[in-house]
Amino acid sequence: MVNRERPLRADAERSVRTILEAAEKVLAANPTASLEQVAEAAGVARTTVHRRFANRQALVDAMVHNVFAQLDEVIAACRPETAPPLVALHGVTASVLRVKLGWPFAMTESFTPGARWSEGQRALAERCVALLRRAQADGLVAAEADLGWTCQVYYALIGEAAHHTDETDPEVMAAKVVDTLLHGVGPRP
Amino acid sequence: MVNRERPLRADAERSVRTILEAAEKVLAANPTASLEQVAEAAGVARTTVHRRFANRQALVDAMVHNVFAQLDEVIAACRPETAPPLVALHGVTASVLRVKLGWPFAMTESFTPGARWSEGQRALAERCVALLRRAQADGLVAAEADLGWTCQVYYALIGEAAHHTDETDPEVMAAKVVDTLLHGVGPRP
DNA sequence: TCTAAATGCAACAGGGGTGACGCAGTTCTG
DNA sequence: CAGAACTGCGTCACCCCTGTTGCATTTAGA
Repeated sequence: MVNRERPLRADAERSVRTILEAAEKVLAANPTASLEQVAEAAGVARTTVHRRFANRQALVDAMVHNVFAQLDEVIAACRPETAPPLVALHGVTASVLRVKLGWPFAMTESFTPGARWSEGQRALAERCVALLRRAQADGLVAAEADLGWTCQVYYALIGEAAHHTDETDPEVMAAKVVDTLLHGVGPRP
Repeated sequence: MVNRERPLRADAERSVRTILEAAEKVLAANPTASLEQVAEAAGVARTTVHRRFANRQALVDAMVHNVFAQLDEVIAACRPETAPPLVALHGVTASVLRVKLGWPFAMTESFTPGARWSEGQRALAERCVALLRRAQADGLVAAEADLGWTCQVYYALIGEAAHHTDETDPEVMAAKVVDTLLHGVGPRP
């Protein structure tokens, strides 16, 4: 199946969107759920899923592609190369958190190691490090800090914030993440 | 299968250990690997795996139980209730990292949400918070810090450190984790 | 040494997911 | 409106994993 040469009809395009969103819901709850469960959640026949996505991997690929596209867009909107580093850091964090809250499975999948997404991961990591380097130049990050480690910690904090059930407002979560990233949990001088 | 009433013979006990270690290797690389792959990695017939573990869940249960037992032991050895908080924090972190490096799959499994391991998770979290509270009393952690969030961040940092390929020495990794937890990546006063 | 336990091997039944097919009915779109 | 595209439904074959059984052989341990 899958023929991407001819543009899809409007209703077919709608089906694709519906399936992607249903897959996110179902796979977030159970990553090994069958495509039949996905189809059921989408209110669609199983065969339709197979018509639109050659196999399970193709479906996941589409979800990941979708997430990367969203991240690309919302991050760009924060002007991470020109805005003041601290402002950009807060903005990017809140935006990424919003994406993560809406697409937890696809987001997790996007960042699992493996050669499949390495290009997308690398591109994102580069933008992240670039922003951190600007923050470093501004004195927000210690000059001797390892930006690779810093980036890892940043990702991890975003992941934890998304699992923090106490808070639902992305802005507040972002503030906590950035604060913890920069100052840790120790006493303030 | 599975008969835990009668004590196992020495060679059977050895088989169990071999299977557990093989399962760790195989499942760490591919969490959905078949029991046949596990058996092959253990140099054992598939039926032997089924003889020792009633089903896949029982095998994972044994791995998780093993990890919790190890954690309990190595943490207790650090005297987290009596040793100076900073010393205990370093010791516990290094010890837990050692366990995590040896049993990455079982460790991840032990901390995945779900009612199955909640008691073990809760018990561990309590010990963690207790240690953090002592650190708080010593002024290592800010008085206004949210210990729940702090504990989450601590877990996440340990997880990231274990994935940090640059470093292999648990002591050095622990130092980095504790330092980042307490002070973040910002400049030092 | 002798018995009970453990293992390997082959084979079996069962279940579930996957992918494909044709066909009839519906929906878009030029 | 007419043809093309899309969907639902039933059905099919296939494959892989799971769990179990019986039997011959090896091994541990009293």
